[in-house]
Amino acid sequence: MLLQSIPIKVTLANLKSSCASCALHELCLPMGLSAGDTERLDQIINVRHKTERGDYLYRSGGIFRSLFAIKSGFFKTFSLGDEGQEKITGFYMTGDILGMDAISSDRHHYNAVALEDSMVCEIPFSELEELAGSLPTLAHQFHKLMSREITQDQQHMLLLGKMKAEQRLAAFLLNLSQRFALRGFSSDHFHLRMTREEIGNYLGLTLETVSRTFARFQAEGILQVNHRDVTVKDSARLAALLDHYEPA
Amino acid sequence: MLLQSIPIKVTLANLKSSCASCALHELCLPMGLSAGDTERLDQIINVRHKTERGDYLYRSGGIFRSLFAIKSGFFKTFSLGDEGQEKITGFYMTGDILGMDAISSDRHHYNAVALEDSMVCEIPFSELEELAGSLPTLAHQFHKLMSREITQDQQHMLLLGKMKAEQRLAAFLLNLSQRFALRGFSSDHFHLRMTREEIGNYLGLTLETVSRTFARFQAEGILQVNHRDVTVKDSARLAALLDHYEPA
DNA sequence: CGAATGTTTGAACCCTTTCAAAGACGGTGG
DNA sequence: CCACCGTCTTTGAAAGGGTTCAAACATTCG
Repeated sequence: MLLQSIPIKVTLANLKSSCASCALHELCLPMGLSAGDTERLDQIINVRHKTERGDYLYRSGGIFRSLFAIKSGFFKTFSLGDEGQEKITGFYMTGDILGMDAISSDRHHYNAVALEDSMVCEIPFSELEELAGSLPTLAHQFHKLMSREITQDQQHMLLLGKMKAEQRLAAFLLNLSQRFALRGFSSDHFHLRMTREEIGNYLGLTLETVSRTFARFQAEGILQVNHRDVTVKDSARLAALLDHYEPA
Repeated sequence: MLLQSIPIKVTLANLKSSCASCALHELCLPMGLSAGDTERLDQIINVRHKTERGDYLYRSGGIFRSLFAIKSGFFKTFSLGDEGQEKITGFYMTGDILGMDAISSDRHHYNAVALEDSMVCEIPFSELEELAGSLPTLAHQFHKLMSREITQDQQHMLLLGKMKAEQRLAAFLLNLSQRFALRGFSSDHFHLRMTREEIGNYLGLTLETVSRTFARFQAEGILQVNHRDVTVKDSARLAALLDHYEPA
């Protein structure tokens, strides 16, 4: 497991707008920073946005100035082909950082849109780099977050390049489950924020195949599916579908 | 076998393998650094390895200490399933940096093996971070390189998730072609360092499909294929296969 | 030269896609 | 509050692109 933190429950009490009091402390950029250093980070995060479902955080081709940390909510990132076809590159939730692909060229290569009402912290990148220059712990944590994005993208390549539909959906659900658990939510009962089409798009399948695979999992007693509410009834069997894809 | 670290002092005698005189200056980590700063970077890159075809640079699960910059040669990175099935995550050539996925957990998640005799510069990561703390240009260039890896991985997801066999091979060949061109080699005639099986593995296809698609491209006059020597005879038509996948 | 590795080509099969139509849900406005 | 409409989902049947299995051929290297 990449993060070794104890699951954190997000409550109203700690939704105050500073890194120091943020529940995501241990998932996000401030991880490992002292109180004083967290305060310094706080000072460059001068904007905290409320975004509504459907709002764009950034668009492909737009100038890159800031990274965005998700304080609460759910996003998808995607590219658009020249005829409007969407290709989803990732789903991001509480504590995740968006926009790291844009550093290389000062422009965003993808779009990011909220799938539900969300709160995000805008982190001006040049100021982050400057601060990281004097806070080695911050620099290291930032490198770890970028590195984790690389690892996750490469794992997704494995999924797209080698797995059958059942395994793709199983891997997707287990991944979501683990990420929810890490954030203090139930790992075996959760609500999907995306449509079947978006799931299929992300997994390299059609929406029909996703729908049929959900139906099969339900028939086999692995899942209980009610529209977008999923209950994992037999996580062992779900995980067993991924045998042979575990790292050796 | 693991390569052993033997510090080498930078002297006039081996100046030819210093960053300052390296042809990859503009592709690699030193990009944008002053002569003096490049010298400082040079001093932490105390090992330059000669690796032979088949040598491992690192293995999945191994402790992460260093990044590796390819001075010359060609590598593949891959994961191994629990029954030995390989999944190739990338091909890397001159000027590319290997090992960035390992920063997040201090362990390598993938394997890296040379597909031809190569030369690599080993960059102790903790020293790189330390130096980057006092050289903002170096830090920024490093961030750009990590970011580029993310962008490229996500583009590969698009390929694996949406494209047909012909488009995958076309995208693969065009990508190789552009990378060779950037390094001063011919963009329309080059030698493949990998087998059909490795290409297929990387593209999410079987070796048979790769072979058949090469044959079709040749029959259509798009390519001239001789074993592993490829000549692009109609790059416009090759690129046209990727219409609709251009960023909007 | 012989064995191992890599490549080509053919034919049958299968998983997923594509096309189609009906059903369920949720939001909006009357 | 309910009817309506757009969006999303389910399910069926047919078609297709790629895989799988198989065999022959080429190439490389000890």
